[in-house]
Amino acid sequence: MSPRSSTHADPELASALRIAVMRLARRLRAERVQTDLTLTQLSALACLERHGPLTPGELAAHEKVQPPSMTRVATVLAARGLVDRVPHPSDGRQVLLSVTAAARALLVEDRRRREAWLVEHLAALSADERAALLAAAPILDRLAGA
Amino acid sequence: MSPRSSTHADPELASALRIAVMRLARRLRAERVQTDLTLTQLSALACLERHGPLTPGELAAHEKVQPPSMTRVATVLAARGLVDRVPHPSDGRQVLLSVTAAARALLVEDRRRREAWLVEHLAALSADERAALLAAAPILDRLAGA
DNA sequence: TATTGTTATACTCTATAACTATA
DNA sequence: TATAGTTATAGAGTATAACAATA
Repeated sequence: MSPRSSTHADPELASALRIAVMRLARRLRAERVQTDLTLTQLSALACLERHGPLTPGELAAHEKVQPPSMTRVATVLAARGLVDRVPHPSDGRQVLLSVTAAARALLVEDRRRREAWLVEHLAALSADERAALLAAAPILDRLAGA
Repeated sequence: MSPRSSTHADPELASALRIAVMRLARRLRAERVQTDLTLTQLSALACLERHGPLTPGELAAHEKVQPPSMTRVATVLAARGLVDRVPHPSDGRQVLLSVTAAARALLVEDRRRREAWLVEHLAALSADERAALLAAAPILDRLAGA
């Protein structure tokens, strides 16, 4: 590589990286667990698990949907025993949503399936290639958090 | 790293990589061009551009939707001057859909915006970090194509 | 008769507006 | 009066079933 390639390569790196990341994400998304939950519902569950109990309003804000939409999602999830709704301890207007044990199991299974595909295909790479991905992963994650 | 890490690390690498790729993809997706086209419509256009002229049935199969759904998408895109519908040369039942120049310009702009964000944030990385991503990109792409 | 595409119709998801209950 | 949540209603998007045209 030429010395100036580090500045020079940025647009090309961006292009190559964007395409590769989007393609791989699409492939991984396709491996979702076979359940009749929608992506919206799965995403809401994952958000609740990640952040702990939230009010419907907070969850709607996290998931970038309007409160009435989240009401509907929460109703479905509650009916299937995947979320609990408990009254807020100090404010009678509010409700707290939290994931049930069944939901945790479902999320674990969802992740396991997606990773199973990836583990299988990582095994086909060389040790050097895996090392390259291992080095890249935290940088990708940092980019995503920016 | 220990000598056995290359086998040992696979589940952990898979987990770290999956999370990073999905997060970054979500972030990149959020940078979509401000147009009132839906993701379905944009995706159909991109598919047509990538593969060249296709019949509605072929396009529906590529995009994993049913033919009537694609009819609807194609109708909207045709009304906006983003796709052309021409009769199939040899089979009168079929139609060929293709992107117009306006659609190509729109897709170029869409990609440019997504890359703009990435270029900006890549510039904040060190040269070593960019080199690590440059090495990883083709491997990620190969994984996605598997 | 089989196939391609479209039209008819229904269901899901999400949104805005109106309503209820609590602060 | 302001706020949290829900209910009422409407607009996309996609699906299945039925139809029209061509092979």
